[in-house]
Amino acid sequence: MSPAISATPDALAQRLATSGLRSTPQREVIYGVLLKKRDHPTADEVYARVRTDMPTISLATVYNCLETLVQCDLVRAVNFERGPTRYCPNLRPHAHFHDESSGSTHDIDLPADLLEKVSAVLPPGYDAKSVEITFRGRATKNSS
Amino acid sequence: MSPAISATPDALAQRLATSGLRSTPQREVIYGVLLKKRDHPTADEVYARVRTDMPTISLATVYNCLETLVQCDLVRAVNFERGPTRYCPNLRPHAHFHDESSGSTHDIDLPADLLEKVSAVLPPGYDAKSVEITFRGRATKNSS
DNA sequence: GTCTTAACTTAGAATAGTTCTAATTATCAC
DNA sequence: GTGATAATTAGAACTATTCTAAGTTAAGAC
Repeated sequence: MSPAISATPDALAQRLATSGLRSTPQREVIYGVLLKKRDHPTADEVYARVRTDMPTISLATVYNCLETLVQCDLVRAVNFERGPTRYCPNLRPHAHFHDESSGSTHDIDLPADLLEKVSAVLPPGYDAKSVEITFRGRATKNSS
Repeated sequence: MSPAISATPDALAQRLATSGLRSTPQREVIYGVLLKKRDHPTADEVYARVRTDMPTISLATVYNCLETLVQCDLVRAVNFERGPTRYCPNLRPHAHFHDESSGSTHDIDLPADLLEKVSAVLPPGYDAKSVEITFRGRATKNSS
């Protein structure tokens, strides 16, 4: 789906470079924040976390950088139901489980063959670039 | 998943009644609009269509009624990527294909066993009430 | 090294989509 | 009909996001 690359801060500079973009302190800190706590934060939550390290950053920059990371395929933007977009640095194929009682979101790894089976339901003439699978329900125990 | 019921205007009164809600002209017209043109309209688009029949309806009522229909399981609210919520009166299990070139959304019927296979990837402790599958890509030919 | 140019960040204004509030109107049970 | 409850309405308020225009930083040409 996307080229193999390990989800580390180092990957950032490489990916940006291949897209003709610069690695800036803001982009690094924001990517670091996403890697550090993978709880699918909103842009506002990222903003709050980044400000502890970089108090002068602006919210507009957070939006800009998140968008850049999404463009570089280092981060996925996640939208289930109305409400703010959430950001996820997990590059492996995975689904999302949205726990309605806690409001939290969990990554569910997907075996490669499942995505093939799912895509097989598409009639001829439909060419899918990506598939998203979202569960909604309750998780008994666990966290994230 | 939801009780068998045919997606006709008649179903509306029954469903509302069993939820202790009233069937009003506004709710009927809005549901009719959704059934008539199943192109996953936004609340604004529903508002525009409803106004040709009922020029005095307010946008707030459109939002209220759509929410009511969603609560009654007569309509699904669909959210892929930031942007307005779209509404879909298709009650059969189906996925959505979002055509990036035209911006349109197509229903893809799902065989019952596929949803089982997909749900089977959930680890113990995860109890899913619903699954949503969204494709993104290009549809060559077709419309809707 | 300095100049030029383009990329990036910033603050605040603007916009889009949705929800809230308070007042009015319609409907139902009696 | 009367009272209680539900639904609708207009407009204000709110949230999430994007836009704008100015300022800053970095990279490459010379």
